Amino acid sequence: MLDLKQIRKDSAAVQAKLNLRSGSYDLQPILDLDGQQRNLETERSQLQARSNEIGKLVGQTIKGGGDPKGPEVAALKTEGNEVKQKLGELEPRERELKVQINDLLLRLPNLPGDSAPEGENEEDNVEVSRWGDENKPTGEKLLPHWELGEKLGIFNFERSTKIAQSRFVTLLGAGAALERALISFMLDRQIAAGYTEVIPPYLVNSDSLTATGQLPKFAEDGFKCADDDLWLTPTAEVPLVNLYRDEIIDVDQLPIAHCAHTPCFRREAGSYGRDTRGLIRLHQFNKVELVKVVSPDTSEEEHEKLVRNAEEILEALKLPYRKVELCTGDLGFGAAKCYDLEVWLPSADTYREISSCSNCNDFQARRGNIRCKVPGKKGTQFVHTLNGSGLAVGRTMAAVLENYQQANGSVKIPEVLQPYMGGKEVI
RNA sequence: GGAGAGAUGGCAGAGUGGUUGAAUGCGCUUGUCUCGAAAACAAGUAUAGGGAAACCUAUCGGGGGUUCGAAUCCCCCUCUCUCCGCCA
Repeated sequence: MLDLKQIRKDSAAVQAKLNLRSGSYDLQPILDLDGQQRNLETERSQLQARSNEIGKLVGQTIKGGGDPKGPEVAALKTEGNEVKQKLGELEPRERELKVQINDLLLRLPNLPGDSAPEGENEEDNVEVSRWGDENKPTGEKLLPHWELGEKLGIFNFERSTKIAQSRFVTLLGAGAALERALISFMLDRQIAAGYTEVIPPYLVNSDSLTATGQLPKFAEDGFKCADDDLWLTPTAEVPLVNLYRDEIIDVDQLPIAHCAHTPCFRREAGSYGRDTRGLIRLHQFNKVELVKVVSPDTSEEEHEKLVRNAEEILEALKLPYRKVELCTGDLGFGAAKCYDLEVWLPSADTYREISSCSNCNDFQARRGNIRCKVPGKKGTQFVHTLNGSGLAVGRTMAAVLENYQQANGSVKIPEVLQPYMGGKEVI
């Protein structure tokens, strides 16, 4: 959420920043409602002050031996009733305005950071670095991972539709083992890098989704439980950030770094026909997520470190990848700055996103009221939150299958994973 | 699912209609004392909104109501705990 004070004070600059994003956003309705609300608030609080005064006067009069039924008290009560009636008109109007303003604010995306490259869409993203070109497999007929997987019998899409529907997968045998190996490997690496592992609830409530930014704007992307205010989590970012919602954290507790494996559930509304085959776009997928809660003045360097932690997984797996910085038009809703890591998929002859590492600065902290306190300093300030995939497990599996395939149709298991698969070297 | 109890400041814990934003203790900050520390003593110590400021307003789990006036009374909701039932 953006700071209403900043919008009020510097609306032109805020508007200009918003205009760099895709989609159009107009601050004027917020400014109008805000002006109305503040006028009402001034009026209301003056009446309230008089009402409080009357209450005290009545109390004093009676305590001082005055007649509770006397004319003096009666006059005050009459005035009190008049004030109350006026308040009864103003209060609901002001409350309604506040709700409207808040709803509009919740639908505004974060401002792109100053360093984010300007651009309209993913084509304007800037490649920052590239790694592992020499590992790219060469050969005549490189198969896509879904063909490799079906041939090896390690996963099955068709039967999954019986259990659920399309865009679900069932992993079998070595496929299940490989998925589990990847999860354990990724977690072990991140734990070694200093992240504390978390196993959070996989169902999250709407307050949590509002704090991280999925609600109210992206409700159609989530799976909601019909009888409860609970949703299947779309990413572990939601429970991990919300661990600290409505809390004031001592600054010496920061930075907080968590990693978690969770399944993630997404409706993928609006993506019909895209990536319909394979492990790339499913309604349920595993992900190891990295989340940091940091002090505002360290968020940039912590962000760089977090991206490195994700990159190290790809490098350990010897998977070719590149790192791109998202342009302002491609930036996610809550992000001020974002790096995507894209892994090489030889069958498609292209790089595909496998990790997205965002610095949300105080955007989520404001929505979730997550603050820190610097000892000796008055007041509190909002923390910064960072998140990144470390990595998307299904897509990693796809990349491993495609990049480690051999001419005879088998797939080598990356060296670092072999200990996690009982020493097995080939599928 | 059934029955009961509870939710107050960073923490513990008073407070059942009237100058209570809230006693007291702990914690924290500052000062006195001390070579220094501890102890003792004194003062201070919530958050948010509005206002140039003085200051005003809101907040005792959330929402609504009664009243001139609500932490306190009434209604609804949420959450926590205990017992019973069911259950991995």
